[in-house]
Amino acid sequence: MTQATAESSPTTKGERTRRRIVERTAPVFNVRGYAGASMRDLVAATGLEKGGLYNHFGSKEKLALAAFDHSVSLLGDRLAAARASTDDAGDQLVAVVRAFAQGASKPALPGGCPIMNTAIEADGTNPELYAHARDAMTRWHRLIGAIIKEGIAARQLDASTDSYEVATVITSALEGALMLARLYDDVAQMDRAVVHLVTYVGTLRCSR
Amino acid sequence: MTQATAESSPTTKGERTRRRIVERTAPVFNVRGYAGASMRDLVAATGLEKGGLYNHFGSKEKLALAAFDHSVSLLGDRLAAARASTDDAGDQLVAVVRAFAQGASKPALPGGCPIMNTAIEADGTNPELYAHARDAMTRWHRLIGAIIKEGIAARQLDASTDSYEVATVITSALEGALMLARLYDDVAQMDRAVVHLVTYVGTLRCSR
Amino acid sequence: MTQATAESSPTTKGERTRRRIVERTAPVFNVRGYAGASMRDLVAATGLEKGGLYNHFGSKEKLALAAFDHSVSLLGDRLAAARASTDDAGDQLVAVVRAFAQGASKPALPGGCPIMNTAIEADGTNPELYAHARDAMTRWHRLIGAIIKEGIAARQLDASTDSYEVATVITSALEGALMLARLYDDVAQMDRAVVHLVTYVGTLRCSR
Amino acid sequence: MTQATAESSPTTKGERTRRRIVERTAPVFNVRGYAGASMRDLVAATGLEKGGLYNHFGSKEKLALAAFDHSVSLLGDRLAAARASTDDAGDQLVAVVRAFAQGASKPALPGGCPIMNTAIEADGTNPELYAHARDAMTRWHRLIGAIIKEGIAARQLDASTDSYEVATVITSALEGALMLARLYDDVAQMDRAVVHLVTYVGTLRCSR
DNA sequence: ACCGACGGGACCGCCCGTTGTT
DNA sequence: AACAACGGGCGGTCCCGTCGGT
Repeated sequence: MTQATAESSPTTKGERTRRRIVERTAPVFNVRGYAGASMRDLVAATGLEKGGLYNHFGSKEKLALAAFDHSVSLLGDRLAAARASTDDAGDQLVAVVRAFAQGASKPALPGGCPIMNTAIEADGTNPELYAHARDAMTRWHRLIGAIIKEGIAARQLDASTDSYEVATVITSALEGALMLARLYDDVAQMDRAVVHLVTYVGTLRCSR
Repeated sequence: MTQATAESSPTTKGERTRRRIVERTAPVFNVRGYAGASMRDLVAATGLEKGGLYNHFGSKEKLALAAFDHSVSLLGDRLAAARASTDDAGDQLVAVVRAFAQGASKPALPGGCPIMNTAIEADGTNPELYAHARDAMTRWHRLIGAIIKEGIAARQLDASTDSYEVATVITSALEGALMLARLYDDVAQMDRAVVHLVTYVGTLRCSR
Repeated sequence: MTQATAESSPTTKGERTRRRIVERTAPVFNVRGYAGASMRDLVAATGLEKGGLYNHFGSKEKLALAAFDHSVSLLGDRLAAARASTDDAGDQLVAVVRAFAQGASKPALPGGCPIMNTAIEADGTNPELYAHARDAMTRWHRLIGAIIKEGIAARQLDASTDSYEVATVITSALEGALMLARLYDDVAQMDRAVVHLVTYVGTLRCSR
Repeated sequence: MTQATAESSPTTKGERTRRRIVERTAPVFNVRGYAGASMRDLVAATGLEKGGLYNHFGSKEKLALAAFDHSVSLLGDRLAAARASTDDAGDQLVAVVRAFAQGASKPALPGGCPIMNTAIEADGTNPELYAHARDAMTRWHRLIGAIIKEGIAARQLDASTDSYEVATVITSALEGALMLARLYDDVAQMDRAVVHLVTYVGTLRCSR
């Protein structure tokens, strides 16, 4: 969620090309899937030829992993920024929920949530990619856990709040709702989930 | 959700073979995805040769559609049976939630929920399959809507209950939670979602 | 040219079915070629199923031969009728030329001349069919030879007329012109050839 | 007929391979037909693997078109050279006739005339190839037309000579005769047609 | 006699990855 | 370091012919 925020510094020529490849292929992978994206698609998206891609990444698999991590970092940045927008833990949870929900109407990346897409596609077929998806989801759960821990310490959230439960409820509802919103091409599916989650977060606040 | 419950009667030889093909290929499609399942896989699963499959279904696409509908009917039967187990609308909702949640520990079909799998994979790449997924989800939403409508009429549920909201909340949370439970290979992810939804359903009951 | 004119008599049920199959498949073979016509096409053209076709003809090859002979007999009937329309040998040649030329505007069979089609397609790939085409062409050459022989005897044609040359000139020009007329979808190509051949036949007449 | 005479210059490796593919596959296509030639045949003829062919020509269809154009250019070169052998228009026509007729005994390409073969096979089944055949025939007709036009201007041919008629008569007789010569494996069929056409050309000369 | 399920094989297209070339 | 040629191989489709069933 936070690891790849600072991709910068030395910027050799090779490094810049590598960055460009990742940025251009990430949406292709996210839309077509990591098996459905053909080398031809990736070549078309990057402008480079196949040899160029293989020079930077040794295999389609490694490129897919890099592209996935990049996609996830986009999402992570969004969520981290949302959290930073306020000091109250409850408000932070709401902000994170809303930040993710924004993906239904203004996607940071075409094709939906890369974590869910990968969790579904790679399940049982691509252990390495699946592990990356798991790690990405874990970082998200930890973000929520951190908010709750600090919120309890600051007496903003009820001391009995179970951070595991909250993480599960929020992430499952949001991922499911994003799928529904895309399936019906209807943001209302996401809006209802957000309303529900905001109410739910309200029940966790201390000063109730 | 309910359409395909009564597949029976004439049972010619071809009809029986066709049924067998669908039953045997449905899990393959659900695990490997509708693109990831190769004709070779399907041949291995059915025992027939490629020519045989081709005679019953003119293309892999048509077979995939039939297999998807079959998979969904398995799920639909489970949910319908859960609803039939009680008369109280709130209890019916809880039973439906629990029936779906059972898919995390005792799957009716390997590979997770076929609707979600298809909604994710077919999004943007296979309109026809995507439409089937949409229809299947709509039948599920209608099942919930019917329970709520009758529940309101029977004064079991609060008259202000918004069936669209309930359908979105229940299906999104369950689909998301199933994904999490599979991602972490941990039923607890599903259990937490169920606890949450049972509480949520409680808030809808009339006699509150 | 004359062999298959009298396909009639006993007319058992099987015989009638067989006749129907040949009549319905002949155009398909002539248009698509004897390799390009698939069993599916033939099934569609006849209304029977594959088993039915294989009951009457042991193989696609044998059916193709029967269909070819039928197509050729249609052409042969046309030419024989043209010859019968007059007693003068020169007029008979002209009539035969015009009868064949009619195939450019009012084909007895879709797809052009079956002899030429088969001579081109089967050349080097299907010796049996090729032999049938050769036989059919030979019958046509013999028809011309017979006309010339009788014409010389009746002092209608110059005694020095070389029937081999005439047969070659007439059949080659007509087959080539039919190909051109079809290639350009323009009957004028055939008309010019006919004009030329009529003039040519004029040079053979005795009373010049 | 004349377009492809100067294929030369840059000659990259790919260009040379491409040229080799065309030269090696052209006879295969001409003998087996454009549908009857399988990728396996083409692979065997070229020495490359399927992937290699696919990289140079995106499909069998495109390769067939290139091979056809190459085959036609061989024929066109032969005819153009024949024309260049003399200045008199009548002699040019005779030379062109003899050059084509040579194809019966000393074929530039196995399998007969590619234009006729394609005109027959592609008729009604392959519009693009059919169009190429039409274009090739048109170039041949134009060659004859040009000879006649210049012959009239030079008072070598009768001013009333109809170039359309001459083109039709010559090409139809030659194509038909080539088919006959192959069908009977007998050059005499072609020789008779040539004799006839030489006489015919004689009737067009001015100083008669 | 006719149908239709079925086998196995061949078709063309396209895949990913490597290897030589510039 | 980028390209383009190339190799095998697997993808789904469709083929023809047979054989069991009605």
